[in-house]
Amino acid sequence: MASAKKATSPVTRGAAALRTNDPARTMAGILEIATKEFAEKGLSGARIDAIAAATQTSKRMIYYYFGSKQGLYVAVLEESYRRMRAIESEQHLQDLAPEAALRKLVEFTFDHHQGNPDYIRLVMNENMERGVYLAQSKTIRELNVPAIESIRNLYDRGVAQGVFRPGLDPIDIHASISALTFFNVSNQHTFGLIFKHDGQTPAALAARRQSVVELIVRFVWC
Amino acid sequence: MASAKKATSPVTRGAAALRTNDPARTMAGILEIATKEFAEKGLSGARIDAIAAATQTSKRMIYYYFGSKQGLYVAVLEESYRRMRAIESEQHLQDLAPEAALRKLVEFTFDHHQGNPDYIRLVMNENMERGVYLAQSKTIRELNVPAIESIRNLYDRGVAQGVFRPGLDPIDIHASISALTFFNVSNQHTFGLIFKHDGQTPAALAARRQSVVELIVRFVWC
DNA sequence: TCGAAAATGAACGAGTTAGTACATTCTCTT
DNA sequence: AAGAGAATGTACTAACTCGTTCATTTTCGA
Repeated sequence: MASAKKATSPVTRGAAALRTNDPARTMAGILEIATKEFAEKGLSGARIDAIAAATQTSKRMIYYYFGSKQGLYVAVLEESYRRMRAIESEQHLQDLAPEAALRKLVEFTFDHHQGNPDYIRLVMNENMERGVYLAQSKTIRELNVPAIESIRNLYDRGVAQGVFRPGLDPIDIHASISALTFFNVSNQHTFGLIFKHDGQTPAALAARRQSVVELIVRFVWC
Repeated sequence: MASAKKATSPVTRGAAALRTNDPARTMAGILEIATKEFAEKGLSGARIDAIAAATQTSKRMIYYYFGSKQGLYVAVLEESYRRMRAIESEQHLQDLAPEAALRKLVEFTFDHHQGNPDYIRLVMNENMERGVYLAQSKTIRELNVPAIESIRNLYDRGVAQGVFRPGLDPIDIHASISALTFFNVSNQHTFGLIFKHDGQTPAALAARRQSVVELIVRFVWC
């Protein structure tokens, strides 16, 4: 049956263009679509067939590269965390005074969570799964989030300068920042419904952001 | 085939005992098992067959009383929220000084969330579903959580006494309390994994609880 | 007591879903 | 240019899962 053979013009390696076989591109495409699907429906709600249909490639390729639904899910998780870590470390808080640095960190975290609902939903889902898939990831151990070091640095400076009270734990502070910023995205639906209050309007968001910053700053003040 | 007819001794209505047909008991049993299943697996992960198997009754009854998987899920949600509301309103904060009342409210919320992971997981899942099922519930509109009124009451008293700063929004304060106490349960797995820090030990919980109370109290202080 | 309506039991079916078997094409090294 | 291995396409299946159909039993008012 192999009669008509298409002769694809060979191109240079760097800028992949017309080749049919392009593993990197195929994998990246799958991951992008899969991220959306898993963020939208969760692990059990997501459908491999739906992902395959939305991709330029086929279901066969998903299993070829990722082995199983869970394997794909873990890859999506890893990629999401990796991306977040990359962005987190791009801040320059050491140039600011302690309180200004803390405010900037909280505002950044608030805005970042607000702007990445897919990431939030993946984390929500992974907590529904009790973290067993995140635990499976090898690359997750290297990922001892740099945010903690940022906090430790600015907090220690604040204590040294006498503007922050001593004895606090950077991880505890980070937990508070995460909780306040995460919840605002993760629980927006039930919260808004019960209190008949749309917290996602620009005005409401600005007010909430202000409150969260105040919460944290007042907590560390002397 | 109707040959052997069992004659069940008729009993009084009040204390249902030996009757085979017992709708209330059947429904309650289904709801109890379903709550566990939905909290454990979420809406899409839950299996009607699994619920039926764990119940004393059959799948047929689930559809007889609740119509569909979604119908059962909504009933579970409603029952969970109802129970929570009932417990919430059992506090007596008006007898305490404003700050003491606020501390007690936060501690109570922290402990309550900590002690009811199933409720937390149901809410997490419902947020993954973007709140569409909670919105379907008729009884949910009556449920404008009493916690808000408690906060408004103690906050107004605090402002009047000059110990709390004015201009704050009770719903905003409630959001902060919820965020801090909810997150500690909902995100315990991913958080613990990334920071290699088991936040669920008694010591860690006590410290975290203390921090959350301080966060809120310092926020409202003058 | 008797009949209608409520409650329950057993088995099944249609559609879905993760994963695979088999065959083919492409790429790159030598 | 030629072969080996990587990459891809097609079609299929076994198991699962929600929901239903049909038949039976129980309850309770008249």
